[in-house]
Amino acid sequence: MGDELAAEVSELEQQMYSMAGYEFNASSPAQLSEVLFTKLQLPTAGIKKGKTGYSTGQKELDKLRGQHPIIELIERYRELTKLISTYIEALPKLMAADGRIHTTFNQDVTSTGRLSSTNPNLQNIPVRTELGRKIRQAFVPSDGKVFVGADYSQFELRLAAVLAGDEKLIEDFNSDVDIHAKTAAETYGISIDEVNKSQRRAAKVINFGVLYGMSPHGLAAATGMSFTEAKKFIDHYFEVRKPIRQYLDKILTQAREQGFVETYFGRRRPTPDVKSSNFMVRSSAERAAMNMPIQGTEADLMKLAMIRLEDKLSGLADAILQVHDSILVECKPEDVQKVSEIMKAEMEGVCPELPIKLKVDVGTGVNWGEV
DNA sequence: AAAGAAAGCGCG
DNA sequence: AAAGCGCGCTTTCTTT
Repeated sequence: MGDELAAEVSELEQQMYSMAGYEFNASSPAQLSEVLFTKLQLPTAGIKKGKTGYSTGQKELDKLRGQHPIIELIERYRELTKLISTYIEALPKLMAADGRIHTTFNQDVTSTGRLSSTNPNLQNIPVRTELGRKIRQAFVPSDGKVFVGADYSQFELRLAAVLAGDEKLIEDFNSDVDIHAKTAAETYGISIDEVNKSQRRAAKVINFGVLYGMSPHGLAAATGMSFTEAKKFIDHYFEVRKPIRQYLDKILTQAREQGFVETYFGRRRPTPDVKSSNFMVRSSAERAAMNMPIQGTEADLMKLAMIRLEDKLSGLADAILQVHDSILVECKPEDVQKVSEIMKAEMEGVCPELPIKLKVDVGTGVNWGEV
């Protein structure tokens, strides 16, 4: 893969150089910015400026697509070089004496209670693009074993529904409806089968973003709506999901009055900056405070599930990875059914007192991409 | 030469 | 003026 992709990178470089009229380092944001906005004179209206100049990040390239053919080349170049340097070249070097790659899970790094993974980070192995999934396919179990992966479906949103006590939202989850479509339908005031793709996409962005204080500006940037449309959409959303609004307000009050927020199980994160006189610092602290109970409760539940599984799967399967809402193990092919059932049962039943049904999807494969 | 900032982007 | 949260790694470029 590395050789094939390197060849394509070379071709892309040559094409970019000829469009620019000179050779430059396309991996240098400074040089690339010079090419786009000075040499090629692309419009800078609406392009974000950083400390050093105009940004060339993906969000800005989106705004320039169609303006010049070089944009698509840059995007492809970025995708390829990212995958080559971070994964294809790096991972084989980290193979240990036993022929495998071992990450280190840190338990005291994150502010929400999640694990983090370093050296290498195995919690950010590609999966979202076709090419990315090919890298994931390179991860295989030991000889004769297969992978079984189990992940919580809509984990974050389900916990938000619980913590906010949003009965309607809980009911939707318990009856297995397409939650993004349902949110779109209610927000636009239409029926669920009238929801089109772009409406569903907007609702999905909102479902994840607005929970943590995404602004009309942010929603507009993420969806292509106008600022006014985005503002209206958010207002409607909180009309429909009143308990969510009240819950977020309650968390902010708690952060200000008690100086901390906490998970469902009572694990705390201090929130001193919600009293900052600096708007940016304060706003950022408020968003973090709104997020922590949800993300932190997810983390707590995952750890509980991992502890239970360690026992239940003992002698039957070996733990491989945890990626925030998913667990990957390996086992003998003949044990797949049993292992799958145990994982699903333990994870879904990790905390029966929760007033919501947790849903876990289980998959199997001879490589990680297949799971 | 080493350390650090900035930009960018992979994942949940 | 700036406007989802949580991470870690690579490259470039500057500072020490």
